[in-house]
Amino acid sequence: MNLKQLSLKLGLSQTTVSRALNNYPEVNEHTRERVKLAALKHNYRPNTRATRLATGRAMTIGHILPMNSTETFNPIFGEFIAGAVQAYSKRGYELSLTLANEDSEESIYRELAANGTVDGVIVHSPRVNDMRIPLLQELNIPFVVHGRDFNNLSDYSWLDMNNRRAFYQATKLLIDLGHQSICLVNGRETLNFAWRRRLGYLDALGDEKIASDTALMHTGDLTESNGYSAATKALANGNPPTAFLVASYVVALGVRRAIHHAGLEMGRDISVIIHDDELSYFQNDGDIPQFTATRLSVRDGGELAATMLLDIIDEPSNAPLTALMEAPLVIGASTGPVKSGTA
Amino acid sequence: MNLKQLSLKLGLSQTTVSRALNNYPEVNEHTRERVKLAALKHNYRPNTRATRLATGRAMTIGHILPMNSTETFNPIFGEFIAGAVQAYSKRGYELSLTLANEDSEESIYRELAANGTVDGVIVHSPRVNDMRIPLLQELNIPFVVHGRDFNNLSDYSWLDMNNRRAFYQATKLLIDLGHQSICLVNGRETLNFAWRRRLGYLDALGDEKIASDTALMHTGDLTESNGYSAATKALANGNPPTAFLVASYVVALGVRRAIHHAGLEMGRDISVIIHDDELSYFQNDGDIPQFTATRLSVRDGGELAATMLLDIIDEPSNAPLTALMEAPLVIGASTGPVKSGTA
DNA sequence: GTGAAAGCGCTAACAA
DNA sequence: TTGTTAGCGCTTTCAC
Repeated sequence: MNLKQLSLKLGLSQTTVSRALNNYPEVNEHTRERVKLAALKHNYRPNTRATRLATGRAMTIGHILPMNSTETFNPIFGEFIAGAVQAYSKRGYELSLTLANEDSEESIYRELAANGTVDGVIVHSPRVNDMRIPLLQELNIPFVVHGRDFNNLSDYSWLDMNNRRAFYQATKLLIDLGHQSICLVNGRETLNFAWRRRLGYLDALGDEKIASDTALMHTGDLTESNGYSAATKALANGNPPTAFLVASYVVALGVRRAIHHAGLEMGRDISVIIHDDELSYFQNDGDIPQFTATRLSVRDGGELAATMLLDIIDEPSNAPLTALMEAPLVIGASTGPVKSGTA
Repeated sequence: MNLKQLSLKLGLSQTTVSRALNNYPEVNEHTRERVKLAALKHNYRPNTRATRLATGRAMTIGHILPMNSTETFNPIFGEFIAGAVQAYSKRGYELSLTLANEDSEESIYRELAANGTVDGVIVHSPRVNDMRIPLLQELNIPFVVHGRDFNNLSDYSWLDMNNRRAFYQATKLLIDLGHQSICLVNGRETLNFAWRRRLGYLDALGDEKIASDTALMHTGDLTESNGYSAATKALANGNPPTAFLVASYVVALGVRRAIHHAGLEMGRDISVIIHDDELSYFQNDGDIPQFTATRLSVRDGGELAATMLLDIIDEPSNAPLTALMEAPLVIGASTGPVKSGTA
């Protein structure tokens, strides 16, 4: 059943039926009732392809994931996208997913701009001096960046975790608990987020006039074995740490193994805080009460970023919009259930 | 630049230009050359919204992920979808992603069928007696199931890992190495894939006339702590295992911890095989040479399932199509680099 | 081998 | 408040 057939059945013009269904104010309320009832009864659904052509809007947001074919899918993307999809479906939008390596990236964006398959895009995993930002500005496609390019000083919309503050708070908490020697086990610091995390760690040490010690700062891929070797090295050091601040749950498993190996006991001899984007994925079963765990809610970020983008599309004058997400703290202890609080 | 403008510029009709660009045979080769050159020069891109309306095809495949809003995003979905997207973009299709809980599911599918936003769908995570299969059959939407509903005897298209065979092979390998007491640490066996894995394990034991021992079969959520407790329990048993067959890398980390705790050494006193859909995610850095690891390539599955679906859409008479993916074996040892082989 | 013209199913300016 | 009419930008018959 299409609009024409429905209007014929009702003895009204397509226009009136369309207006009634789309809640245009000028329609007689009685007519509107009648139309909506008939639409329901005949299970009428507007053809989205036609609507899109007629309105000139794709009602679709593009997510282009930077990824070469050998790389694995980062669950962070999944969480973020899950949040975004929720926002889209609430407003009648769809999400279109594309993969792009650095070579194909530019042509993909140009293609999107030219053929109008999307009304806007989310930029994932910004790099340093990311060319996508000026490109999208040039193409005049509405966009929101998930993360930031700190080298780009132009006005653009972004949403980011406050990684610096999160690690500042976590470090501060450990210092307040009496720790003076805190080992940071961080991700690759060539990536923006990891670098910001180290800054937060250093900020807190600086505030408390605690000298930083390069032997207590480790950086590397987020794997269990890296956690193990970093913690082993740190514990063998002349100035062994009394606490660890770890950037990922998987890494923390390695840290835990090293602590074990050294004959120490977590929670008694040594404190560990994990600060992890991905924590939610592993946290299902109260698996980590022995750790003090902090979770950066990526899904909420995705939902917010999507909402920002739709707002920009509806009201371009609103741009640029920015959002800095604070990390909620979830405190756990080895003796009891996980409790909630704020540092 | 649209078709009309381009054709005007060329002094040809829209029809001819369209035909030239779409490789219709009746066009003069010289004309075609001229048209294609001009299209390139003026950066002409057909408006997808218009093409879709005119052809009646959405050029889009829907992936509807069953997920309530509290659940976390399963990285398996990510890998699978990454593979699917590659297949789609090769054939000019897009992927549209939706989340659905069990309540909203039916209406979402009915909506898709009625408004024509997708040409087909992939069904993820089939449940026992999954209503989506008969529903899609009724709605006449082309679809491929990722997994199987063993309770549904109708003809439908699916792609699945051969979980039974994979675990059969892995168990067989351990038996060939001389193990007689093999502990299975499995996922929740109410899920189809885990249940099939146990069957494979039991098949192999049966083939070799080894009695199964319920004390050596553990089932539960795929977490580190479950791995730890399962392995601890197994090792404390009267008939302790000499080998573990573990259904996930994260679980295996817990198993490793338990082995350590028991004063044993992996690779010397005890063997461990991991059989994991998600292994690729953790495997980046050769993290697991001490394990013998097997990887089920989910991404390849996604690509194949997508290709199957597009083939069905192009040639409906081909359906139903089915594919059983075999798990390639990747063998590692504690002393050397990871090697490839087949059991 | 090329073109004219009629759609695809909707929205939106303009009239009434 | 409702209807008439003209698109949106493409594909596809049908005629030449």
